Amino acid sequence: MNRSISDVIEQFIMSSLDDNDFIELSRNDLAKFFSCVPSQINYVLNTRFTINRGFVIESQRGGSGYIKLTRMHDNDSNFLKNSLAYCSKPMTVLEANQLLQNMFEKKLINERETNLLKSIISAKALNNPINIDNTIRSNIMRQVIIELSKNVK
Amino acid sequence: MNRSISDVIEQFIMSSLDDNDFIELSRNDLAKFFSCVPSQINYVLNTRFTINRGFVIESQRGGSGYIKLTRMHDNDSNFLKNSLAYCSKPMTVLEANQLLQNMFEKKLINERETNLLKSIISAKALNNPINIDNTIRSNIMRQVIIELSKNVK
DNA sequence: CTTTTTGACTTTCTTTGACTTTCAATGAAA
DNA sequence: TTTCATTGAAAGTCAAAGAAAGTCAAAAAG
Repeated sequence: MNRSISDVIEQFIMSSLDDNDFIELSRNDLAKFFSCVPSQINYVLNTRFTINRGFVIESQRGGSGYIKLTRMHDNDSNFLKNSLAYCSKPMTVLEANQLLQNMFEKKLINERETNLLKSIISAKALNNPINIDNTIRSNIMRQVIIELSKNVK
Repeated sequence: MNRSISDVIEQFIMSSLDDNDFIELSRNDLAKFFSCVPSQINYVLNTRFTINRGFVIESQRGGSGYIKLTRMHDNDSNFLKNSLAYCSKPMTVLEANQLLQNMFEKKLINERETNLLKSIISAKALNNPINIDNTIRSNIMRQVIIELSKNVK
């Protein structure tokens, strides 16, 4: 049931994602195609293709800019979605380490990556003049999850 | 992905550097070849082949002028040592990105890791309520380098 | 009241071109 | 033969124009 133009655009984008794990959109072309203002595309993207629904958006402005939309796959998408929620509050080193360990066991990251990330989110690393606090830590973890989501297939 | 003419030119130059440690370009010829204005070559050089990414540009004007582009490489531990020093002050997103790009080109990190780390140190990531400031950023980068150093002899 | 639509304004990146600087080669003058 | 000014062929600079995408809030619709 397509009530609004936003719904129609959502449908269109959704079906473009049927065949591919990601697509590249031109905001202006899309807007022209649907006879709407460009910012309507942002609206659709922001309200329908959210990270919580398993989508990741990347874009570039300027000449030959683009919007790249990636869909996460289900198993991992769920896990990542939950992890993302888990990262919505400040996290201790311990919590973050456990989450990373979890990711490792689910083979979302390999050993080297696990070490790298643990090292990053560890507060008390050698000689570091400034600690990473729990808020920043969950911030970083969220970022990691979002990035990993792009690769999940 | 080659979206703009700048990207195409970057690609072209990059692959010319695959076999050689340096190349000599003719700005005008290149521009003619890609049907663009000569200063576009400068643009590509200035935005993509920066010192931070490990390139050195020398040139000569006038009759029989040229542009010589050299890719630096010192050994990995040296590079990491210098990078560590480079990370002693607060870093902008741009600086950190360039350093990561450099690490990638030196094969110290792979593409996936590069993206992961870029994503972590990027301030403006989607929905992030809190920015990572330049001090934290250099802190993180230092940590990354320290971790990588463990794998390098 | 909530969701959608619209548009003015902003930011970012790329492309273009007019103008400037530098250098090697040339050739005339000493 | 040496010197030096001229000239044309590069490359450099910088700012304006162009081409996207992003933001935000007001207006409209439901």
